[in-house]
Amino acid sequence: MSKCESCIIKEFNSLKSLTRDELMRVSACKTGKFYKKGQIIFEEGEVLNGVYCVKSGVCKLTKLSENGKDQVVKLVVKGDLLGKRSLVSDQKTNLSAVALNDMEMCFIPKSEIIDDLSKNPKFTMDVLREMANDLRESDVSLVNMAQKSVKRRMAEILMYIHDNFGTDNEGYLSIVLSREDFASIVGTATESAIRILSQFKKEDLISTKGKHIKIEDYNGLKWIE
Amino acid sequence: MSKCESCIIKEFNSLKSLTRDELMRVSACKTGKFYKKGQIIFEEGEVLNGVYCVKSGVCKLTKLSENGKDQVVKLVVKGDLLGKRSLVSDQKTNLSAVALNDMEMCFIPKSEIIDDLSKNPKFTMDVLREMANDLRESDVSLVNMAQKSVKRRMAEILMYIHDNFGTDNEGYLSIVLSREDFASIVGTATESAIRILSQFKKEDLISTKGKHIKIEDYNGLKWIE
DNA sequence: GATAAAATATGATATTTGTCATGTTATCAT
DNA sequence: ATGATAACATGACAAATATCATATTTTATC
Repeated sequence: MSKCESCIIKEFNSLKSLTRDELMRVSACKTGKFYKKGQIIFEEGEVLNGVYCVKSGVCKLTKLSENGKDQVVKLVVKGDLLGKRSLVSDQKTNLSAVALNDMEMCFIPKSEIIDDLSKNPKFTMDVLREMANDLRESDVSLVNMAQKSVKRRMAEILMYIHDNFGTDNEGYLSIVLSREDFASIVGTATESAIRILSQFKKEDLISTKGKHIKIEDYNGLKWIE
Repeated sequence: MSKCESCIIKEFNSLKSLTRDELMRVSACKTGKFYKKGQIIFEEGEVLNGVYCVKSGVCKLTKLSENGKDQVVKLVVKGDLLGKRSLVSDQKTNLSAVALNDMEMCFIPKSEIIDDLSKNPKFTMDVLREMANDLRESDVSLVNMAQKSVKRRMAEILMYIHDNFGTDNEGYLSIVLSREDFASIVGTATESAIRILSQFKKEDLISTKGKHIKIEDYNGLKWIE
């Protein structure tokens, strides 16, 4: 396995604030893990004893609602750290993580990194900054969920995926989600998600090829109410 | 003004992890502030240069949605620190804070506390823990907003206020909110909020005296779908 | 205490969204 | 290839919620 020091992924997250020595130590104890599409990385209620660093692929963080439906809270991508909260708390996680693609990750045991939190202020500040950012994003999601229509939210998630994960060479969104996943992100019934995507197709805002979606009229999506 | 060291409020937040010396320094530079009901503490887009420590009263943190409506993101109470994010970022706040009661707060300039973040790991860990907790709560709110009915959310906010802020000696919720505030917490139209509260009243789940609300059947509220 | 303004209340109606039923298409393991 | 299974699609209807109109009550102000 390659060393953390030379891994470009570290530039995307707070690991960049670790010193060379700290990184070497982390590198020595990390475990490479691979997950296939659909595989569960961890589940709500488990106790995590480390953080996952995403090297490639995408996963969803979900939370089970009392009505039995899963709600996607966040999509996690290359460079993100998963399980940051386990560093500061021994509580069970409140979220599940499921791979949406084949994924490559590094697992870093909490015990190896917890010392750095108290000894390397630069690192700590960086973790703090990342959490503050997560919190800000979370506020935005809450307001969207509370104040926008399902159709609007669906348009926004399509644009979000387009902007943040890009497209393949034919212009199809490079993240492929089931209709159920879309429903679970947008917070609606699966049938409603299907209906809305069908409607977008009829209005030539998007086109589809199997599960692959291409945005045909980005501006049109923008103005959906 | 009293000293931070002897202020019981500090036990509720991360200030408790400051050393005696640090607390004395903070105490020396803090400013006491009073806000009247309805007064704006800060507004979305402002740059905060410190944290507020709530000594008494309640305020709402709101975010303006694109549709022009305010959404309440969190209710903030005695012991909470407001503006934690300003400590780790120079960005504008993404939230506004408005007093719901008369409030008493201490304002601590960022410059006086930022050093402690890098020098006192115990303090930093505590701030980290508080943020992790905010994040967890935020996930819960998101799922509630996405998956539960307006009626259910209304029932839950009533119980939440009852459990977290208590009642006066006649049994009325000690936090008094306008119907508009309720609507903005629950994420619905004001008329809908009014209608639902009226319905609760008809079903003898609550009773009201002016703007004051008393929960008459807590268990009934619990089972609202 | 009279008056204006704001908050609360309620009806009528339109729109959005959910649910159940059922059919079609795609996917996967053998 | 071929069933079996899951995913997708769509109609019909019900339920939830928003919107607009208009009273009524409360609160604030002079």
